[in-house]
Amino acid sequence: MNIFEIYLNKIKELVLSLNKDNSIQIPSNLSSINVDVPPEKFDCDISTNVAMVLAKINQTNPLELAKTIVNELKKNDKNIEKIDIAKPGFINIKFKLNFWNGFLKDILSNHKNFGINKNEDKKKYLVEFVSANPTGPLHVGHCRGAILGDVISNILKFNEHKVTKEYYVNDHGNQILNFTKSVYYRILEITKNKKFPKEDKDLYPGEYIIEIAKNIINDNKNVDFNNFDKITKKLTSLAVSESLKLIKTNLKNLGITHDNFQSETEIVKNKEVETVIDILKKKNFVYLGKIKAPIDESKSNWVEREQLLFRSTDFGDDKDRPLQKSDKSWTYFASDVAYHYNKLNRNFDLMINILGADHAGYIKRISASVEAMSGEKNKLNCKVSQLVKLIKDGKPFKMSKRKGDYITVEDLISEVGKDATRFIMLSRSSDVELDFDFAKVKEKSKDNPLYYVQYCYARISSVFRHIGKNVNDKFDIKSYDFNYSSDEIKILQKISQWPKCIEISSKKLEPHRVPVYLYELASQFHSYWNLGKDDESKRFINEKKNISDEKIALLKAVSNVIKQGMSIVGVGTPEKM
RNA sequence: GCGCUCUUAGCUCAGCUGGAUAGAGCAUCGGUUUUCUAAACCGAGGGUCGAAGGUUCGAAUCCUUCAGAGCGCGCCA
Repeated sequence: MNIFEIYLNKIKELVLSLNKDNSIQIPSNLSSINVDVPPEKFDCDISTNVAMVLAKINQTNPLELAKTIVNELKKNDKNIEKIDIAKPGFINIKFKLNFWNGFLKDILSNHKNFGINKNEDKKKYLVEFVSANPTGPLHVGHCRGAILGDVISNILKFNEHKVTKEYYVNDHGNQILNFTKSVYYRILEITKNKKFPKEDKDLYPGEYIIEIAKNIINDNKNVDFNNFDKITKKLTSLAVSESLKLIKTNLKNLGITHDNFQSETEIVKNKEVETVIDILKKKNFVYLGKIKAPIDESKSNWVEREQLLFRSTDFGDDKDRPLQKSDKSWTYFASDVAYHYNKLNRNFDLMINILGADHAGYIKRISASVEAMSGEKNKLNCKVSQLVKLIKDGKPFKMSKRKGDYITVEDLISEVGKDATRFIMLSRSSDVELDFDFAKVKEKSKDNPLYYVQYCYARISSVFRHIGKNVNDKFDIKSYDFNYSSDEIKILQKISQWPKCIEISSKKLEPHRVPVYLYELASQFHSYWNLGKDDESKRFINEKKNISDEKIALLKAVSNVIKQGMSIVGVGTPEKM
């Protein structure tokens, strides 16, 4: 039950009928009318800007127009206790107690559906995220995007969209070749006692390569690993699959599972790159040409050469992008275009890519390619997750692959835990850099938003424990005729905003709104809880060790939303802390 | 040089696709525990929303210019 949506529709209908009577003029588009959460200082539950939006076209003062609308609204709405017109022209509505009782009854009897935006068009989504090179375990840098993609998927699923979560495996190209070589040298090190060529900067020096090498040796006792050229293919596939094992374990420990792993090699092998380039050629989006060097001193050795280019400038990119390297092999971009063609052929309504900040410059060209292939502008939506600034011992921590001092997902999970990692990584808009302070994330106090929200749930659980029940038990509430105080109504107001939070998070693909909302709800609950210290009527369990239906309903409503929200975030709700 | 993102309280950030006197947390200062979990609560101080223009009844939010920070700009993916 989304009360904002209900009243928005009500007001739009009203405006349309007033227009039919020729009482007022309306614009062709009513989309700027909204029903919103009023600032706290006003004694009301919802507010609308309708009078201000319509004032101009009616050549009247918003306050005058508001009077007309208010009179009409009052006529046939039994829920309204009070309706005010506030200065520039807002209409503020306060509901009767009866309305809130009805609201509670509705959301408790349907608690699984509360928050879901049933009216949103149901779509088929593909969310591609993580897609880290399969050259080793995930590190902290991958975490934020991984969690972002996972929770965006959760929100979309919650809103009843179909979601496929996909990982694009870049198991093709030079980095993979270097990775395979590294594994090869480690194998020789183990079997032939040959020294690993540390001086070769292209190789991966990490310790985990040794583990991968050991596993490969153990599982392939009959294979002769002595000639690299002969076994490159075989070894690549073994090494990549070992890598993926590590990555999948990392993801699992973060609470993430993908539905599909799409291999780049498969796409190249199936000649999908050639196919897609042919298609683009026919549409005249591909040509042989030269691109200008970037103006940058470090690129002074630039050699201009003719290569196969994609006309991404037709779609607003700053330069056309190369599809082929000088050795005629495909660029990463070329196979990625093929991959997106592959995605398009699977008929998703919308494709979402989660990229790291360092790949933001890539968005224009890949979006361009999708537009060129599909003819649709908004088929692909790329979300960028900004950098995470790690802070250890109060100081910024810089990771360096060369030195090998980088923090893996495994380190992170074992030090701060999955839940804290997820909640904190998600608590800021993905557009801004995030400070991740190990000490703070580990802290078990109100300074840690995760525990603050979980504590709210634990407090509610403890009330139920005291009456010999469990927070998840079903309660049969006979009649919803409660006399809630204004403090309690405040909590109900916040709860009524939950579907709106989901709606916006889903529309804008901004999952950080969920933890922010949960924090606010928890905060209101904690305030209310503490009122019980001074005022016994505000306590859940009375002096006779009983609890009223009134309080049960309120507690159930709060705990349901917290639980739902936390499961979207992908963290637990312990009943005891 | 060009492109993308960011700039809100001392610090870290929210601010609902233009609305009301811009909100939290941390830090600082002061208070709350014989009572359902103090991992909590209450109160106080703290602001030229980077700067300047523009659009609008109305701008932190949209547009332009400028400044600062980060990321990126063919044979890495």
